[in-house]
Amino acid sequence: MVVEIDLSDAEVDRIFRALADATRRDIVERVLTGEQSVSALADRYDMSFAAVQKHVAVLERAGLVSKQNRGRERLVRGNPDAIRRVQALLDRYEQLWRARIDRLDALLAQPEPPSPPAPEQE
Amino acid sequence: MVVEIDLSDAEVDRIFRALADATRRDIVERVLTGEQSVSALADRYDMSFAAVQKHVAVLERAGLVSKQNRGRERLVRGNPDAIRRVQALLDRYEQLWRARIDRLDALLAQPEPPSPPAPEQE
DNA sequence: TTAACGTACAACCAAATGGTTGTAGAAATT
DNA sequence: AATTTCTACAACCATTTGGTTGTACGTTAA
Repeated sequence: MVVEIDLSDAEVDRIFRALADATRRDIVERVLTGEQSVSALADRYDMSFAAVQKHVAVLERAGLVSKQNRGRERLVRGNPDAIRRVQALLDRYEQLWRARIDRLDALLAQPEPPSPPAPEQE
Repeated sequence: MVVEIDLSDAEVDRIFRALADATRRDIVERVLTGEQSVSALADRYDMSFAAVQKHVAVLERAGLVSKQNRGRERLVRGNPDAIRRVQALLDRYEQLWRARIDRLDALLAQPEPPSPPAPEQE
């Protein structure tokens, strides 16, 4: 599956920063499994409702979750597309790494360095 | 390829936090492509040497890069294994999402809810 | 030997983060 | 109508973050 990556630095900053907190990662897991109200989420953690509310806001600003109004509740649900975009970013790092390995392999396979000094140790 | 994930919350925190900065992500890209000294990296960015040094330290604490001494230089190189571990973490989120979809599909495919709730989904 | 280079680290600072409590309003319940 | 529930948001606080400058020390070059 190909995922378009068109994210600004600031957006990527927000996504990674949002994931850099265990409570927020747990919230993401929960709401990917099924949408939940903010207070239902808050019951799960040993902190104030307002604190959980802030965590949800961080996730929302990062695009990792979205909220939907139902009566007086705000149902929080996960956004799997955002997850896929982060995966695509990390895939890029893997590709860079593999490209490097490929280049080193090519150097080893071709033992004919041009006249200027042969730098065969990296 | 299967990657073992055995990371504490604090470790995952450090990894995501380390990636939540554009300069640090750029450093990771560069050193995955080829190892570089700290001062060679510092030349690339519009900030002090000490600032880049701190960024490298953050990446090192997260296990995303490592340093090797060569004379007076410290060569920074990327750790592709750490990248794979983060990918494995995100794969888990995807799996949760897919499991949810599967459950919803199962509910729709079976329009006969028996009176005492059938616990066939764990 | 002296000078320049690469690094480490401390001290400092402004801004952001992650928590709290308190107040207020809209929706549901009694 | 009165009360409870769910949410929003402001104000505050301690700690962390991301930058700076300055000093010191080992290594390389002149």
